[in-house]
Amino acid sequence: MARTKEFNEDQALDKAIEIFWHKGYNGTSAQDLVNYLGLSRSSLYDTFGDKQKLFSKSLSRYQRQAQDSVKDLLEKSENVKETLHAIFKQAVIESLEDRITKGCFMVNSSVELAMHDPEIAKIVKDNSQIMEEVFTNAVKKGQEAGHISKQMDAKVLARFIFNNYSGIRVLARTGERDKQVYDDIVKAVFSVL
Amino acid sequence: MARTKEFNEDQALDKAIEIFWHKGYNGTSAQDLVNYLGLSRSSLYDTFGDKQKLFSKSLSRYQRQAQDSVKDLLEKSENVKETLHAIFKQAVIESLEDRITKGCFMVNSSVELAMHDPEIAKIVKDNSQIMEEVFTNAVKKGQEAGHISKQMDAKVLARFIFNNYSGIRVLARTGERDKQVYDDIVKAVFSVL
DNA sequence: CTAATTCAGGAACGATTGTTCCGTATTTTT
DNA sequence: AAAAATACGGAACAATCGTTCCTGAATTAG
Repeated sequence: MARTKEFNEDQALDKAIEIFWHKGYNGTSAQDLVNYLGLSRSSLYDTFGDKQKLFSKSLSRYQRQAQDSVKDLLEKSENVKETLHAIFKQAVIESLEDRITKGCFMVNSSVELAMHDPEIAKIVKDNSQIMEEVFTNAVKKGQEAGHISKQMDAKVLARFIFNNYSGIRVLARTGERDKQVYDDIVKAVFSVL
Repeated sequence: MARTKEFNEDQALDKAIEIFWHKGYNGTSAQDLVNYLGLSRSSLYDTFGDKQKLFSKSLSRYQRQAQDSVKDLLEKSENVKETLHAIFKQAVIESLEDRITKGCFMVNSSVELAMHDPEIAKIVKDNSQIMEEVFTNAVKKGQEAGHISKQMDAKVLARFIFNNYSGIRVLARTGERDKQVYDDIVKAVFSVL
């Protein structure tokens, strides 16, 4: 009955993730979105509602993607400790190679918006909870397989791991480019496991 | 030869720290500043230049205060490990009791501005470097006194400590109010020392 | 007391903000 | 082919942004 969209909604969302990630919510103007997503103001507002809804959708999509990736890796893993190490190494590589350092979209959004926007706060909180679960299950598996020390409770270690992951992403956002700094942190973290 | 200021410049700066800390740079409008600092637009601009300069001054002042406090505690300390523990405990208490959770002004500013504003980036970088030195010296002292394990290099541990400090401040900013989460992280961190 | 100086308050600036609306083009269904 | 429906591009909106400027009051030096 009607004309078809000339753009792919998910592709537009991926673009939105990129620019929000890079510039933050308040730092990204409607004009920025029009320019970067490559679609008109009307299409943008017709499709996504307003800026806040677009941001919220972007963050949710990012969350899903990031979470699935880590979850898959850990659930399929034969040696959880090694897989966790690989995940951290990957975060370090991304932190260093990103010419425009973006940190972690979730961490950035937490800091900028969580306390002012309940909807964002919920996404962040859900993410923390899910990541805690994923890490806790992974650590349990590693402990049972004898790869990870049983000296500490799995949940304690999960929270510890998540905390250092956040810290590393903040470090990336500050523009730190010395690999040794990241490697030192990872080394100390994995001395606990 | 002229009229004296009716406000105290440092007191105004402390007010600026509070509101920038709470709302961020982009989230704080000139009107917010006028309302919260309690002085007129003209006085504000005559005294501090523009918004960016005011922010920069605020962050520098905060940095100096925070740094001096930690530095003093550690240099005067007889048992560095205990003092570090106390510093972390204090961060946890602040994270929980703050009715409006603000996290850490330095961390928030890093995430929001470091990659877009060279002047802020410099303040953040200087802070990181100084904190790394302070923590490194503290750890060395602790190692020599036999309070801290010598298994790892002092600099490695310093970076690790700083990373977890950042992480905890991010956690606070997300609104986490479960003390157990913070305690678990601190427990795991100090198992390394 | 007078002159010089700097203060505070607020009106006003242009620029940019997020958002809406309208006319036109395009596509699908009847 | 006609009609209905939606996407598109861009003009236009009011509101707010950071900033400047003007006015008169207040204070100090001579």
